[in-house]
Amino acid sequence: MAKKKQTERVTIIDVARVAGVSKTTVSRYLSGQYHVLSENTKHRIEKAIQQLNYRPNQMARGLKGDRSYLIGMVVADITNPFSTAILRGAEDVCKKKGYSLMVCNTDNDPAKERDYIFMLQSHRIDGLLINTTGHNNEFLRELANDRIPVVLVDRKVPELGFDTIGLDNEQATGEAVHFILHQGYGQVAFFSEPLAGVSSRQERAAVFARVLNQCGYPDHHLYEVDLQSPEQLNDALDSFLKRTEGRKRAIFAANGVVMLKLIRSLQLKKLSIPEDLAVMGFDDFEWAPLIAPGITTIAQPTYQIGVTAMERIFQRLDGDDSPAQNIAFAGKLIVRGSTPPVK
Amino acid sequence: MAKKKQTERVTIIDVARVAGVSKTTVSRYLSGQYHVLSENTKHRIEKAIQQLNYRPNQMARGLKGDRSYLIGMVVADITNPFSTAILRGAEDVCKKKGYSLMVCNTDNDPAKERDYIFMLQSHRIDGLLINTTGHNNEFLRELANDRIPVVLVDRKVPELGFDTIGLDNEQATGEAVHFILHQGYGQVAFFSEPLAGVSSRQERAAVFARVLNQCGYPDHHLYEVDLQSPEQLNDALDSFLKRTEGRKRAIFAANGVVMLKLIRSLQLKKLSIPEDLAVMGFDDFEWAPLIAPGITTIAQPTYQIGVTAMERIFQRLDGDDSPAQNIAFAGKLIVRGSTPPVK
DNA sequence: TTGTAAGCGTTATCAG
DNA sequence: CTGATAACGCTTACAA
Repeated sequence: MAKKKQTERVTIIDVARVAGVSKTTVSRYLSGQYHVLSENTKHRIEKAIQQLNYRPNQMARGLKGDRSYLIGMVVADITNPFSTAILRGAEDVCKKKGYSLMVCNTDNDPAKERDYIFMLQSHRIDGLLINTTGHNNEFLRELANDRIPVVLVDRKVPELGFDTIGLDNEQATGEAVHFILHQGYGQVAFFSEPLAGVSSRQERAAVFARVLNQCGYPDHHLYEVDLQSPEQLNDALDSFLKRTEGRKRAIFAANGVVMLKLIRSLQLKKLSIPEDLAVMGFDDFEWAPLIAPGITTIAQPTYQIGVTAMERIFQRLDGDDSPAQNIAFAGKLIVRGSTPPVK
Repeated sequence: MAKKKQTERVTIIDVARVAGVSKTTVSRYLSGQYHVLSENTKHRIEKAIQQLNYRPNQMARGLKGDRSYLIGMVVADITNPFSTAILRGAEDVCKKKGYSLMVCNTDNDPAKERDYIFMLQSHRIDGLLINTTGHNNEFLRELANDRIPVVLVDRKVPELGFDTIGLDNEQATGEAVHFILHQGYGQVAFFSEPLAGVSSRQERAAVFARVLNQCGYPDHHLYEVDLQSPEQLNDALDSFLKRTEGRKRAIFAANGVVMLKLIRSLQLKKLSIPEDLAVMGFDDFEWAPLIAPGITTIAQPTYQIGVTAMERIFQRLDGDDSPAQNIAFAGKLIVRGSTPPVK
């Protein structure tokens, strides 16, 4: 065997040579055009590929024009189980289609997000799933100009005209707030990360406020806390506790991460759930039933959201150019011991 | 402005035309060879790039030869917080270096793993971080032949001769087992997912057994459970409880996921921690302090593991060809209420 | 059923 | 300091 330089890769030409055909023929084989290949040729190519351990070069393939077989996925926080459940669904669909996922974690930082979008564009991704900060609309619009399908996950930006997938916040929040009021809590606080730019938080907060008003509870409390600085959550909690001293109160967390930090704070303050405070919130993470007395949550069909989002991408790639859809999944209220009826 | 077909992308030639220079010159600009460019030219190119909104095409760049600027990351379970914490560290390093991560989730399935490695090879990844099932060694070895750096995370496969990063299971497990024995538990069970092929589980189980023997506790119990079938964990638990009835017993979980499922089982059986059973295990996930009475854990420096693993990749890419390293980080025992001293 | 040749967007080698 | 030109590995007319 001829000696090869270590880095020298085997190409379609090598395969062609070994199989005794032209590279065009090999290319035909690779793209599955078996009907134009004689059995014999097909076999010889198969054998050559085996023997040489050939791997088609996607970069060359992609360069030629149409597809990179790469999908970008930009998430705000990869360590949030909400994100990974979606990622898992998205990835399963990608795999089935022969696509790979490029995953980017922005920490909600518009600058990082911008860098990543730039990178992804450089790699000529065929589609993008994004949990956007909402501050890079020009960049995103550019993708649209390049006819790259974009699906917004969890966070809408109506002006962009992209497909959007997430929870039905109207239904889910409404149900949850009605529930907690029905349990008899007169003082309910909504704890969320900063609302600015994040539609899901805004929607939840808005529905929260509206339902409270409609039901005749003017005393509600909305706290926006930045989880980067631990004191903020603590301060908000103190403030709420002070303002509602002696009354039946509950906290409604805008997502699972907020809820976890919140419960941690309560624990450090030696407050008990539900005696001192009822607690409920979005995201039914695995620990929810295990933290005494069991935390009431709103489950989101995260895996399904990921699957559906990615399917939308492929529909677009397959030529669907219908108007942008907004797909909202129902949330499911899961009642546990943290929100008992007030006696 | 000339009308462009929607999909027509702007290339280095467009930039060259607008800037009034050759594409070679633009290429020089792009690769930062400013010392060979006149200020004037540099400026004109800058402006053209701005104006056209040009993005260099990585596929073309990669095709030309050297680098794809893509790193593959293959994990056994993307929804395991252990994996995502590592991913986060790995990704931060990648971003700093201008690289992107292709993330693949294998569910511990060797066939999926094989598919993914194939895909990643097709995309000509420059490096690979992998949590391998241990059943695709031929494929992995091939990567090594292509001089692509591979770093094994959490799971070793000595015969492959790759760099390896993970926990110091000897130290961490030893410390933990000594601790639980010291607390006075005579009956300790080790619960793990199937050991076969996964070195970290094997090491932990081995140290567990050895230390128990050394300390004069012949009665130890090793349970391998497949978390896919929920009954297995339950059955194992029942068996352990029956065999140790009336004695002071503890369970040591081989990782955070096992521990969570285990605690869930205990809860459904109405067993209390630590009255009926002490519990401890690997992985200090965020819920550990919140599940009463606080779960004793062994924290792994996951973010750091991810960072270090990826740094190793880049060292290799930068030409380091020293023998394979095995980097083991110390675990930290975090004692909480789930493992009180036996009275 | 198969082959030839042009071209995808870069970079690198030469030559000015 | 700048510019032709030839690759890189593949697909796709167009021929045969």
